[in-house]
Amino acid sequence: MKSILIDGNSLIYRTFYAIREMSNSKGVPTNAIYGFVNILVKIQEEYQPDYLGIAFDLKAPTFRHLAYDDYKGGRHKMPELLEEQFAILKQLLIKMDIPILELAGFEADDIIGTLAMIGAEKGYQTEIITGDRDAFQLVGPNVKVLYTKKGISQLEAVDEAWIQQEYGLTPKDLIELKALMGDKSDNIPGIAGIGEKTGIKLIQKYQTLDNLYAHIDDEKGKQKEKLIAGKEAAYKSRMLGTIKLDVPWDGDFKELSFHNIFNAESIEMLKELEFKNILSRIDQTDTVETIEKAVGFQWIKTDQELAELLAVLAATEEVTIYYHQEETGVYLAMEIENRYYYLNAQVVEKLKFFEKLLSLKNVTTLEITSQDLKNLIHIFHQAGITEVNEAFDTYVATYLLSPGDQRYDLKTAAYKYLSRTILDDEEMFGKGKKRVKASELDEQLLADYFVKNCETVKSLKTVLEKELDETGMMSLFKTIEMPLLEVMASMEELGFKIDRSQLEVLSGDFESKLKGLTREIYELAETDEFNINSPKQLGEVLFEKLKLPVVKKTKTGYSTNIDVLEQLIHFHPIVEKIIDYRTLSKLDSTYGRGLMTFVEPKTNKIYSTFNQTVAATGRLSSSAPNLQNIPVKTEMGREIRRVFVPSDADHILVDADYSQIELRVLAHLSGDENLIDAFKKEQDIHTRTASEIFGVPLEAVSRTQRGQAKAINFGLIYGKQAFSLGKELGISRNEAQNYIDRYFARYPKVQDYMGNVKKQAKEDGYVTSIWGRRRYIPEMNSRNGILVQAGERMALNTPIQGSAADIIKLAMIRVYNRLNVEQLEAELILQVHDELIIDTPKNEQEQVERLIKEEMEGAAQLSVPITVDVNSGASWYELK
DNA sequence: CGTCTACTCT
DNA sequence: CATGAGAGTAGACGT
Repeated sequence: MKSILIDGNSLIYRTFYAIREMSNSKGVPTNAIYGFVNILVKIQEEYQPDYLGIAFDLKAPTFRHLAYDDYKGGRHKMPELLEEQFAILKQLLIKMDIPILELAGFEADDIIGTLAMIGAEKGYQTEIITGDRDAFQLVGPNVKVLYTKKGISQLEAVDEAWIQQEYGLTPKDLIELKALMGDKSDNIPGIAGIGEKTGIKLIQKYQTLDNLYAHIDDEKGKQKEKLIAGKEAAYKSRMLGTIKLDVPWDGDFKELSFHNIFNAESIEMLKELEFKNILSRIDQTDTVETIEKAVGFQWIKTDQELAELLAVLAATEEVTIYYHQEETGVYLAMEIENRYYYLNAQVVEKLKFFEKLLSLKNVTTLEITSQDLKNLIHIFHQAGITEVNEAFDTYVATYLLSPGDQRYDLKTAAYKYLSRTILDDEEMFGKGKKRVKASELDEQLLADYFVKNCETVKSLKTVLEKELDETGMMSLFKTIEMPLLEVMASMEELGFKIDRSQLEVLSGDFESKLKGLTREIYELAETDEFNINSPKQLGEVLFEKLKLPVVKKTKTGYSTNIDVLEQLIHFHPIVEKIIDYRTLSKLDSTYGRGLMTFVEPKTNKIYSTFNQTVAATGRLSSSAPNLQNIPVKTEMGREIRRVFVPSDADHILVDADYSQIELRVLAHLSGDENLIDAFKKEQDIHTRTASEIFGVPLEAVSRTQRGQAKAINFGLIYGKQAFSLGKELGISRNEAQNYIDRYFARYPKVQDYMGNVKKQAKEDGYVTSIWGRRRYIPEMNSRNGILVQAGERMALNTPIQGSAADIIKLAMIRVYNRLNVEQLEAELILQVHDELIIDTPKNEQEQVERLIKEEMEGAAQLSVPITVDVNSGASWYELK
């Protein structure tokens, strides 16, 4: 057995002086605690003792003080910065459930000495962590001291051999030595005029004080006089400097049993202290299972048990579900009225759980809480349950509360909001090649896992609800984000019909053109074949072989992006071919061959995934494949849109897009009368802007002027600066600044608004959309000016982009519901930020065109009108 | 398997 | 000092 005893006072002094000042964001000093905790982490990770105890001195006087008034006299008072941390450390140790050893009348040393002796008798190996050399006297066959050397970065292992080498003495000799030489720090006098060197010599010769004075006549001269004069002081010093080995400790080593120091409470406190380093380390060690509350549950295995569960479900309004879907089926843990139930995939299948659920009369009104409800909706839909009451998705709620985070999975959320470390599916089942099926794992383990995670979802909901209320986002969550789940699930399930043969033709066309271009490029380069797709190889050909001027470099070599190539176009005919090659290569790899791999052969449809928890501004994103970036700008790219067709010959695509939604939002947010006026009169906004800043009548605005105004309008939304605006327009930075100044002169409230947003972002640390969607921007208070500027641009753009996202999300819900209410067959199948596409039976076209315009335009009431343009056609290409 | 570069959209 | 917001994907390349 191994035990570790720590001299808490000594260690915290050491860490306090060894680590530079630090504090958390609330100004609480933390350096000493930080160092202390680091050592505890090291103990847990490396030493893994069976017992651990930390001893502290009490303020009350000890037997030494009673014997000697000046004991430890002359010591400075504990610095305030340390005193504050001392108290916090003790609280932390209590939360870590580490025994704090204190005893009135004794010092930490004495407690440690006594415990070390008790341990030694039991045959334990004991290690004492301290920065006080006094403890060396305790060293023995079973006792070592880990001495904090060089601050705290190293622990020197001090054993008998080490002491012999360092002093030429045994550990016990050190007591006698100290009696002679004293200890300045404890104000132990020793004998005046005897220091370390003489002391060591004397002890080597006589071993003990008694022996020394028995042979005092062997000494002579001044030294003898000093020894005789100091006899009383020496014995007193020995008493003071001898660590007691028999303090009255009535405890048991069992109380010192070491266990994981990271539990919900201690982790919470580490978070408050903002020890991110330490928290990330323990996160990775992943040894922690902190759900201490054992969750009892009922394992549903028989028809009878399932019938009972269904009866419970029929009598409730709320249910929390943790689910896991794989090829073999769906595993479920459920919480109903604080009782837990578990069904494995085999039971779900065999007992026909979902079929029975379908016939439950309250199935459509059950308020369901889960992590990732959109996928659960898919599962329900597959089972024929078409109406689902999505009450609370912990995944979306977690995203909403802090949409700039990287991940919102249950593990991350449980850690952040509950200070719990749980297992997630990835850890439970592995990923990639190592993925295993649930049925391959231990049944009991599996059941336990599902129930625990279900309990976590339930607990998480309580915390997230409170947070949503406190941040004013509950209404956004309830009226937009939750109802939207079903709309997105529906879009995912419906998919977008593809004209496969046309896509094949298109892709073949791209590929044959690419072949020709490849040959031409090799000829023009006068080279052997090289990989044109490799920026590295292309750079070598352009800038080394053909010696074209280097325009720009990347971190790793020559830049060959489109800006660079366009500047080189007149230097060599190869450049134009490369631009064409790039364009075609992108079109084929991503949209030709690329899309082909996503076409489901059975239905000839593409099924994209829509993600609600990715974009920090509140937008949706689309992936696998991304249908929100299908080419449109160039004619060749736009051809791709011909393959996106209605679901059958009796259908037509109806498309509706918001006109200038972001600038309208800006007009609303800023309240600028001039900008509002432009929209109220439904003028062409870029022409109007040009008229304002160039001081010409609307009719006299030239194409160039309109183009420049358009660039300014868009630039504004993104916080663009004069430098790049000038670059874009091919004018000087000064001229560009002049345009921006004139813009703000004509739209003064836009300028005010932007100033206010930045100010607010700096003060609050976040910005909000019209519906209260919040985004934290920590960059605003960075010390790095570049980051602050980037933060300002986010602060400017997010309320605009975010409000536009709110509006179209509301519109999606309205359109979806209206189509249902009017019992139309038309279906919403795609959203592209400001655009909705509806697959519509031809006989519903007029009705749908009218309805979609109404619902989109009526989604929000701003201080400017919102207008929607509607188009219909036989392919996405025709919707312009 | 992760990072980099380049390119597509609103 | 860098210089336009928000996304996703393919291919190359290095580990």
